[in-house]
Amino acid sequence: MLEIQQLRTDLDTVTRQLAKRGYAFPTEAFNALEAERKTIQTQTQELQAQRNAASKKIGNAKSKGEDVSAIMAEVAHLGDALKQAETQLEQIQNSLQKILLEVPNLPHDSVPEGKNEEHNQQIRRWGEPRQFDFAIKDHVSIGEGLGLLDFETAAKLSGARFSLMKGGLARLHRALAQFMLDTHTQEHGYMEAYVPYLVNRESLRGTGQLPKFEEDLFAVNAGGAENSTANNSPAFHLIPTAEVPITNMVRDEIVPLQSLPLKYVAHTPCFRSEAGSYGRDTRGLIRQHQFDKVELVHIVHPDQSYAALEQLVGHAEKILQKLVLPYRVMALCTGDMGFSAAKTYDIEVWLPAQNTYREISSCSNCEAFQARRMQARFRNENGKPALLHTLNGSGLAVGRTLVAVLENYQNADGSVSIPEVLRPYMNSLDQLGRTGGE
RNA sequence: GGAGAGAUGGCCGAGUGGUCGAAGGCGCUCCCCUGCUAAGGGAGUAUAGGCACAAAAAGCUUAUCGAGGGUUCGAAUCCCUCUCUCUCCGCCA
Repeated sequence: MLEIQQLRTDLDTVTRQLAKRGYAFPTEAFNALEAERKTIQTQTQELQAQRNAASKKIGNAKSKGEDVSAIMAEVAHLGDALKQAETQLEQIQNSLQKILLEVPNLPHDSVPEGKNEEHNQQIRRWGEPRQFDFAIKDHVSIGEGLGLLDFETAAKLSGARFSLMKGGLARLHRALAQFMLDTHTQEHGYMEAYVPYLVNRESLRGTGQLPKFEEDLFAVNAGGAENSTANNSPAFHLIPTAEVPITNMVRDEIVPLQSLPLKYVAHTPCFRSEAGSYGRDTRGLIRQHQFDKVELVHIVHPDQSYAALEQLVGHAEKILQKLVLPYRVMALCTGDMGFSAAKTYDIEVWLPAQNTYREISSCSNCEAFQARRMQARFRNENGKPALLHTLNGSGLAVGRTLVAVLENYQNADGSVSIPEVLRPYMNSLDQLGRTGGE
């Protein structure tokens, strides 16, 4: 959410910034509502002030035992006018709020301007794609060839965009998550968190998924209940990312200055409806309704958030370096960034079978955008509450990392070597072969 | 699932219809005093808005005592609904 004061005082800059992302701010509607708001609010508050003053007089007079009927008569007519004004004001405020909640964050000045992913900027590259001297397979063929990856059964159990892993592959998946968690907690100073996978609407509004992106989420009700709440909304939503529960830990909190920065890491499944992505990445593990991710979140002092973003990306990159997987870091352009982000780096890992780099992590500084929605604050140097900055990034998407390992570490005989750093998590196994690795 | 108790500022806690944005304490900030330390004295100390202003300060004003609704000229206080916490019983991975 943007600051409403900024919209009132500097709407031109805001609309120009938003236009860079391809977002057309509804200027006329906003200005009209604002003008109305101003009138009605002043009027409402005047009426309230009158009522309060009269009520005070009545109280005073009564305590002295004086007659109050004269003052009572004075106030009698206020009731209806006041109620009407209050109702009207509330409607206007709601409309304004609705507009505000759907406006994306302003891009940071350093963000390259552009329409779509073609205008993203490469920041750096690490590692060299391996040269294969045999015909390579994609991760689906590799996994199915080993008898450890089974989309057909997954489809029977649940449907499209679900997967079933078995044996050494399931273990490799688990090993990746463990390895990531251990690296971040032991080497990068993160506090590990175990968080709810079902969250309420307030949390989703806090991080920006609601109200605009409801169709991307899965909703759940308690057993047997069609709708668990009176206003027709589901009891819970499944988290689309651990960013939601972790970041919302500080919702409605005032964090002491000395406890900043907060750095959390959590390994969770993520659930996404993938509405609007029909036909994209239908093959394999790349785009699933359910996937695991190790998520990194920083809650920081506003002065520190851009330094924190660089750190965060570095922490995610470290995982790929340890796994010796080639990647590149991209600065997303204005048109390709997510709703809440002021600046985003994507990390893209090399996938030999696709002969290209594919997103495996997205690291964003949301500045105060989420904090303002959440009322997440800290007590600043002057002892005053001020909004925090929030950042999040994948460190990394586990399923996609598994894809990268399978494809980059495949051997001519269909087996897959286990990256060095994962072997301690694999009972010292050094490759997945036809035996299933167990 | 059943029965009961509760939710007040950074924290503890008083407050059952009027001068309560809220006593008192703790904490914190500033000042004074004492040779140091300890103790003591004084002052201050919620948040988000609106108006006005070039802007800041000051000012005027509104809202907020778990959330939402209601009663009333007036609600922390009375009524209703919900959420959460705690205790006891039952069930349960």
